[in-house]
Formats: sequence, structure tokens, C-alpha cells
Amino acid sequence: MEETLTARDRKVLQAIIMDYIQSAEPVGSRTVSKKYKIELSPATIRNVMADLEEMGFLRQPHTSAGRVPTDRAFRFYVDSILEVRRLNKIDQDRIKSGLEHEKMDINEMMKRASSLLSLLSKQTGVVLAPRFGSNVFKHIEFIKLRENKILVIIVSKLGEVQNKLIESDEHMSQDELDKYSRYLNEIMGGLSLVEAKRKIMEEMKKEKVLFDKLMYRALQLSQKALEDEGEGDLYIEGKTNIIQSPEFADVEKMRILLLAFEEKTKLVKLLDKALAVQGIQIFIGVENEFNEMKDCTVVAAPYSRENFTLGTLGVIGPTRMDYSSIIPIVDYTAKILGKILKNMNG
Amino acid sequence: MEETLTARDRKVLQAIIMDYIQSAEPVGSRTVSKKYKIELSPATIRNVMADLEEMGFLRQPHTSAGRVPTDRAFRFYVDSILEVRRLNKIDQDRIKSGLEHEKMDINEMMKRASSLLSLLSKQTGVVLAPRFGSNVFKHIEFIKLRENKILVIIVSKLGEVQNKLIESDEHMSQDELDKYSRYLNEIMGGLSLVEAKRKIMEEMKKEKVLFDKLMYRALQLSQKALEDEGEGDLYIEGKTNIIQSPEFADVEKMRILLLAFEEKTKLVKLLDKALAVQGIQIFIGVENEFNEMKDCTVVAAPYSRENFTLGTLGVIGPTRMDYSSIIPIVDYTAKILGKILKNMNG
DNA sequence: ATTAGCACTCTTATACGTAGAGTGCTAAAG
DNA sequence: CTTTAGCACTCTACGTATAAGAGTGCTAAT
Repeated sequence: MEETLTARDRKVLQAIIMDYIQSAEPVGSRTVSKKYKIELSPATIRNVMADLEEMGFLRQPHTSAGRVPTDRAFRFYVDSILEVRRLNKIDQDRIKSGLEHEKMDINEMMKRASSLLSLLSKQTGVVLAPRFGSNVFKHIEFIKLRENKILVIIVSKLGEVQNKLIESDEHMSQDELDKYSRYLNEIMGGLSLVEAKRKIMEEMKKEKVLFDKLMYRALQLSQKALEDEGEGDLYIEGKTNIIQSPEFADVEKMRILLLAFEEKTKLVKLLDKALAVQGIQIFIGVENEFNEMKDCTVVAAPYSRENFTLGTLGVIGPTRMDYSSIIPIVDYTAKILGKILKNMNG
Repeated sequence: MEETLTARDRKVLQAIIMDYIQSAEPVGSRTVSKKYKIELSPATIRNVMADLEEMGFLRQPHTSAGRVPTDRAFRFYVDSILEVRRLNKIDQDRIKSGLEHEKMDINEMMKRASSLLSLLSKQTGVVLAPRFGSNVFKHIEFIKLRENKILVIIVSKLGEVQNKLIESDEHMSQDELDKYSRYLNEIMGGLSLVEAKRKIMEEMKKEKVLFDKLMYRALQLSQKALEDEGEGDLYIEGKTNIIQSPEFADVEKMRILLLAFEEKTKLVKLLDKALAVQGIQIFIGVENEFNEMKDCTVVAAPYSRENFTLGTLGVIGPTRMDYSSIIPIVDYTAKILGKILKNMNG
């Protein structure tokens, strides 16, 4: 049963997939033989289709309907049939000019990237912002808000700003806090935030620090500020695009999906997986391990400065999405975003 | 034709509205006479209904269906029939305990409030955060990111953090920038941001400043940082609740509404209108001047510290929402949020 | 190995008839 | 004069029947 596909099988499968991608309707043998240049009669095609169905690449919604590609078919298509072309110039320019605005801060940039992905793919665009911890430390500041509530502001070299409210056990004046931040800015300058964290741990162990109250308190505060860095921010744009797809005409299906979007944590997890790997990652249908997304495909790519991966971006759409055009969009956007962030980092 | 309603008319109207609120289906004369204690026969009710229809309070989807209340009917109901009770203890507690966490920063607080509104009302909750400009200035900081890009961070007394990327024409060192921020922190301390803005304009006109390069540059930078403060942030939670309502079963209707949510600017405008007025504001159906929301009602209330209005919060749902329970929820949440922010402001 | 031919299956669209909900009107009752 | 019972009428919703069309699987011929 687990035979390999002949050249002919592949051709037929490809035709079915391509037709289904644009029609969203079961594809019949006549259509395949007529619309796609396969010099075979419908009858022969039917035989091939029966084989493909047995192998799990196609299924029939009901006895006398055409065939619909399964997740497995899309997986095979993406892996073995599809040849990804490079993105056309026009879209390249739109992405470039959309992101290369000088005066954009990093939040805007992420949002913009997500919008662009959505716009060009006509699906939903997502961008997972760099984990704050992966950035180069730039500046820390303590601001006393009231009694023992202290607002800590940490800025990365990219200009990301993270703020957090912490409590101190002891009373501290603003002057004192200013001293702390000056001291910390000095010892953490130029380090990545992860390194900075480690450095603080080390420093705290040193004997001389234990006797210097100022230093000790400063380190204590910064430790509080750096602990449990939240997960990276997720930007989602174009949620409504997905509603247009006929596969989500069912209100309940759509509600479940939108709920998943609203929750974000699951999406973050999914995109996190793409972080670890170089290059485009595609999760098709049930491969998504989240039931809510079993009718969706996620095309994701990490974007990185130099060799260090910063975050992930991608497109979410029905499994029936137009892979041949979406993959290059995701790929190119990731490259450009990486390049821009690299420049921003000096 | 523009007669006033008799007591009986009102009773019937109320019955129809109440039934429609919970059934979402046209209400017939039999139902009114049976389910609601009106000692009249269906025939009489029908006469009354005919009158009410003529006056624009009811309409018939088709000849032989029951009646559906119009926007006007809901308006009348809200203004003249409904008596708002106070929120029950249980929900009061949920709101209080949901918002009174000591360690929450202001962003979390807004999000939480929005979630609570959504949860308790079973509709969509919105919170328009305080306009940044309306806050008391606490701290300003300039951080040089690269070449002539400077990140400005402004903190309000409530602990809101706003950051903005600006460009300087001339080269400035970080030391220089630190001097500027020290100077500015001094002259703007304790002012509201609006006042601070004005102050800066004044200062810049003073002659002595013109000759003190340091001061002048500092003022110039801060002016850039304070100009065109964005509109207040909008927090929307529970968008998917609205999908459940049968009136949005139509996919296209829903898409339009979700698009409006995604765009936010229109919603901000709407909520802004409620800013100006004291107390609960209700926009029913077409009163919303935004076509996208013509099937929705927005129940909004400003929340304020002392007598100064900070922002607005509310609930969005179908015009058929349960006003009697939602109004107290919005009202109470606004009060609690105002109180907490007042405390936070010292 | 391929294909023409054909019977068969299932969906979809259309029409039709009926049940039920609800109305409006009229005439009788209070 | 107000209320109500009664009844004919209207419109929707729903189920059934029917026909058209799409597509299949199988068989037999090429």
C-alpha cells in the first residue's frame, strides 16, 4: 500500500491540488483531464485517483463527488512537487518600502510587517517580536511611583522598551534609585540581556558586593526586574481575511479559530517552534497539534540578524492556501526584516 | 400620530422588548398576553401593537410575523421604562477583586477591566485608556540609540510609559542628553502633560533661554517628544462573544463588525464622545453614526479621578442586549476603576 | 495499459403542499 | 366605547417529490 508515486500520479495529484486551491471545491476526473494538460482520459484519471485515495492523498466528501486533497497531499505537494520561485519585484518593493521607513520604532515595524504579510497573502499575518531577553541591553532606569512601588524601564539597543512594576521591601528615595541605575548601566553596558542576567548573579556572589549596600540593592532590584521576562509580543493583522474562506463559513468553526487568535498563547507556542529551525517551516492542518487550527496551515520563517534568530513571522490561512505565492512572501519578509533589524543594531 | 403612550402601551412595549431581548425572535400577541401578566386578550394586544407600530416603536419582518422592537423602542425603553437597579453583590465583588490587585501595572489593569466587562456582560468589553496628555508628568528620559535617533521615554504619575523615536538635526552625546532630561524633569515636575507642553512653549520664548544653548536644545527635544500625542489606547476583549448572537449569524455582517473592531479608530471616536458627558451614555443602533455598528448598542461610561475624566469604558453588543444587567455592570466598573486610579495617583 | 460506455450514486435545485404562527378585521359582548 | 371571540387570510418553515447534473466505478473493447 505504501508504494511510491509514479510521475503520472504526481501530475494528477498536482493538478487536483492546484485546482482545489483556487476553487475550494472537490475536483473531478473530467476537470483534471481537460483543464490540465494531461493526455489521459477521465477514466484513466479515475483509476489514478482511486490509487491516490488508497494511499491517503485524497478523500471523497461523498460517493459521487470529486476528490479533495488531504493534509498529507498538501504535505507531499509542499515537500516534493512545489518549486518555490522567487518573489516578484513588485511585491519585493512593497515589502521593502513598507518596512524601510527611517522613523519607525520597533513596535510599528512589527505591526507593519504583520500588515504587509496579511495584505500580500490575503490571509492573516503574524509576527512574533524578538524575545526581549535576546536583545542587547542599552539602558535601565528606576522610577519611584508611590510608596514602595518602583517602575523599572529597560531599553534594548533596538529601542524596545519594557517596563515592569516591582515592589521594594525597604524605603528608597529617587536619588538612591538614580544611583542604582547609573551603576547598573555601567556594568551591563553592551551585554545581551541574557548575559546581563548571568552577570548580575555572579556579581551578587562576590564578597565585596555583600558589604556595599548600594551595589547589593541595585543588583537585587535589577534581578527582580529581569526575572520572568514575558513571552515575546505577538502581532496579528488581517484576522478578518480568514473569514472570507469558504471553509470557515460555518460560524462555529470560525468562532473557535478567532478565539485561538484572541488567546495568543497557543500561537506563540507554535511560532516558537519555528524559532529553532533555519528557513521556512510549514505546519499543515493536523500537524498543528492545536485542535483549533486543524483546518489551517501556518507558514512561518524565523528572521535573524547575523546568525542569531530574533523572532518568527508568518501567515495563517486555510490548508488550501496558495503555497506557491505565500511561501516567497514569508521568506522575503523575514529576510528584509532581519536585515533592517541588523542595521538598526548598528 | 405623535401621541404619547398610555400606561397600557408602555406595558405592552415593555413585554415585547423583554421577550425579544431573551428570545431574539419576533414576539406575537398571544405570547405577550400569556407570558406577561397583562389581563388583556391577544386581540386587544394586537390593536395596541398596531398603534405602536404606527408610532415607530415596532416593526414586522413580514406580514404574518410577530413584532420586533425598533431602535426607537429600545431608546424609549432605556429612557423611560427601565429602572436601573444596583449591581448585585457577587458581581461587585468580582469586579473589585479583579481590579484591586496591588501589583498590577496600568496596562494590565486596562486589559483586566475590559475582560471583566466582557465576562460579566457576555458581550464585548472595551476600555479607552486615559489620554496620555491628561496625566501628571513624572519623568522624561532621552536615550541615544544610533547616530541621530533618540528614544524618548515619558512616564506619567500613574506609571504609564510612552516612548517615541525622534531625530535630532545635530549630533548629541548621551551625556548631553542626560543633562537635558535632568533639566526638563526639574521644570516639568508635578505638572500635567498639557500644562507641561504649554510651559515649554513659554520657556522657549524667554530671552535668556535663547542664549543658553543647553536649555534651548532640551526644550526643542521635549517639544518634539510631546507633539501629536497619539489617541488613547483601546483595549477590546471578548470579540468572539458577539459572534454568538443570532443577529450576526450572517457571515458578511460579522466580518464588517470585526473589521470595525480591528480598525479601532472609529471605536475610539465613539468612546471619545462619551468622554465629554458625565454618567452612562448609550448609543443604540443607528445612533452610532457608524454604519458598521448599526446593529449594535454601545453602553459607555467615563471613569474619572476626582472631577477629572480620564477615559471611557463600556460594552458593545447587539441592540437587543440585556440593558438591565449591563448598565449596572458598566456603571460600577467605571466607578471602581476611577477610584483605583485615584488611589494610584496618590 | 488505456479508454469508451453505461449504470449507479449522491447532491443540489426546484416545485409543491401543508402545518403553524400570527395578523387584521368584523361583529358580538361587556 | 372598549374589549374580545371568531375567522379568513398571509407568510414562513419544513418536508417530500422530482429532475438535473456531476462524478464515480466497473466492464468490455481497443
